[in-house]
Amino acid sequence: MQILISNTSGEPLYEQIENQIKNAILAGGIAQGEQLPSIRFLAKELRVSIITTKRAYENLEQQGFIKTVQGKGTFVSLDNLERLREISLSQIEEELDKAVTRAKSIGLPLARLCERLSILYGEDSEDACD
Amino acid sequence: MQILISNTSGEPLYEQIENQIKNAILAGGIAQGEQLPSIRFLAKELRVSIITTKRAYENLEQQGFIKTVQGKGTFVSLDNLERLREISLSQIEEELDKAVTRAKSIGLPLARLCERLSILYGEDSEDACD
DNA sequence: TTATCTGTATATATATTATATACACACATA
DNA sequence: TATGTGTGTATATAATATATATACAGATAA
Repeated sequence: MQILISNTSGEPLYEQIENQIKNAILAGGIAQGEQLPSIRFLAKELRVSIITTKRAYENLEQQGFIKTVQGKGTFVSLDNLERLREISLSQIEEELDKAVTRAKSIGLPLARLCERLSILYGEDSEDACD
Repeated sequence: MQILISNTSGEPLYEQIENQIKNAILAGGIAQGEQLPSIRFLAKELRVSIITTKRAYENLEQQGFIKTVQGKGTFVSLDNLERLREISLSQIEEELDKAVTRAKSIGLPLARLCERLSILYGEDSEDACD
């Protein structure tokens, strides 16, 4: 699993870590029961404090993505995959809504917005909105 | 101009104010040269500190949306409307990108994403992505 | 002048983000 | 059993971001 963090993004470090791991899990990149890198290892790799990686893991645990066992490690736990999908869906909705509000404010038509969306989604599906 | 702020949104108060005014200006709701509500008036109306409204206005001035004159007030200043549009466009791009990343992680196809986008944009244009 | 608009500056409180460091549990293996 | 080394945990602290109260200063009209 590869995680990239930016100190200039405005998004807190723990949140960047949290989101990338969440996405990796939901995308199936890490399977049920599989062990995640230890907070220490990850902290060293990302040149970040242990507390920061711990916070990311804590949040992921609260949301039901992982389970941590003291002395052993942290493990993927997809007890309720459908609920986790719902969480992602509502976050997607929020992000789209922000974009829509801004688009309307500058008079950007829906067609143009869909165009950008398609391009971002990937070259192989550019015409899915036409 | 109507501004709505939420204390639970996570987005800072000054940023909420900033974005809503920015959108109103770009949408043409406030014209070039027109006076904005004073930081005092706005602060009272929103039940927020003067410093908070001032900060929103400061940021808007830095971005070239308004000009403030001590003792007189703050005024819409659209010196470079095209540049301001560019700023909005790149922010839209960022927001769409976040949504796309998340959508891909849960295997949500582009068509579904466009569907949500259309609904959010408004009932009257639901089929613009089909 | 003075009343009353306007924005400005200073000092301060609170919450969020990030850190260092010392602690405790699990487990292999000498 | 002892101990080395891997795990996560807890406490105290620093740095930054957010929001505030209050005193100050310019503009303008009565």
